[in-house]
Amino acid sequence: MITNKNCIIRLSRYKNALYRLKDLGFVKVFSDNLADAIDVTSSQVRKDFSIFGLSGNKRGGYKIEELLDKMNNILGKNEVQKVILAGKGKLGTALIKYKGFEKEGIRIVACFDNDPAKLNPEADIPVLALEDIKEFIKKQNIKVGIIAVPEAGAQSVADEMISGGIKGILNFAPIKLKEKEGCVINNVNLEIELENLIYFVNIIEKTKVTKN
Amino acid sequence: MITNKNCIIRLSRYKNALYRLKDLGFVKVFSDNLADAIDVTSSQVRKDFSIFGLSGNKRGGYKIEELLDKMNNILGKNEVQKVILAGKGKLGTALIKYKGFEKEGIRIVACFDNDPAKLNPEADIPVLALEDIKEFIKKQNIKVGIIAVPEAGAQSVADEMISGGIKGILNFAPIKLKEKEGCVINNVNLEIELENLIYFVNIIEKTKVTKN
DNA sequence: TACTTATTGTGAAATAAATCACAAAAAATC
DNA sequence: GATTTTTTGTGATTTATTTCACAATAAGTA
Repeated sequence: MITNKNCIIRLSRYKNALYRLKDLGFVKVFSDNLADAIDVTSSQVRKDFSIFGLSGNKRGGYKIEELLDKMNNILGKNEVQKVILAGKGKLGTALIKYKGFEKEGIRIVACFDNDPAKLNPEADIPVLALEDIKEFIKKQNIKVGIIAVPEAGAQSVADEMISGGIKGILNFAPIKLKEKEGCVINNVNLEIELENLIYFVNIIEKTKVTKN
Repeated sequence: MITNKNCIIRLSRYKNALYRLKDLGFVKVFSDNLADAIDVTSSQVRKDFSIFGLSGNKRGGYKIEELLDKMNNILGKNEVQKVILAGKGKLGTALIKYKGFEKEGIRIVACFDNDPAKLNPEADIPVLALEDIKEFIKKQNIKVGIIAVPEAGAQSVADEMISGGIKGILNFAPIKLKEKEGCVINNVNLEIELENLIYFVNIIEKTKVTKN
């Protein structure tokens, strides 16, 4: 089993690049084209493919269509993924309106908030009471949740999600939620990303040497 | 020089945890408290601290105030960081309204868009024409930019930013921008984060074994 | 069909990151 | 003030990841 997270992230990036190449009319691709496209080495590409059992043709490269099929299979993109969202603040609202998920087969099916003024059970993507989240998860058999609530409520929302049966959480609250057996948590933290950037920018300014 | 990105990200997380501990009234902390707080091992904490030259007191632990000072220094948080934003769509707007940056000393000083209807040079955070971005960067000596434009325009906005003198880019467009000598790029990609999560969720479902 | 060329696929080697384990030292206790 | 306890700091070790390098082989060419 593949446990290397970076490896999976690269897989998504390959897929993305392949879609672009396909749109441009390409039918096959070599490891070094893909390497260029996502800014890694060609042996990295081949090694990754070897790990995932993706094979090509010696001298003939890889068939794009075939790769995409296999990749979507590996990444579980063959059926629409139902996702719930906790928190209808600015970020939550942006996520709901974001069109990019649908083409990836990701559908936000409901949003939860504890501000009664925001509730709207009749909306296209209904906004429901946060206290009902666990029941909803169980009834609809949801596996993936997004947390876009303020820091203070994040851990308790996560606990509630997990106890309802959520197996994967994408967390935007600026706190690193604890991993729990049987649930994966990806933390996305914008302050940290910017802080990280500022660190490397300062280094560049001081030493004129780049990261990596 | 420290080139390990994960290490810098952990530094931000330590800092975050330390602020929370400080708010709770704590004055000193041990490596295993911090380890618990951000879900790593205590030797990882000590090793990181050793790399950054953060030292404590044998048997006495670390003074929170002192750590925070040194960390803010390392991360360049002693002065306000001026940041520009390209793209006033949903995400861009959410970023502008987001209050979390200010307390981290990060200030979005201007936003750029190529839709004339969105321009508003008189706003608190002015919305200016994308074509003026390079000049603005040069005049104001901006070092960090955020890209929140659609995929198609992302690389050209990045090129424009870099030629103006930007040294660090936080990219939200769903494409991995190429790293260039003298400029660091952090890519944040929500589809990829979710896809990654779905991959691990499927593995959990199939095998009942967790990541890591 | 034989020969040349280009590209994959993968063990081996190198590099990077995390963990271990323990000496050193400060605080607490007697 | 001697002894015990606890925690740091770091070199050594282990584990993980990336890169190298080249045999195998399919495609192109004559």
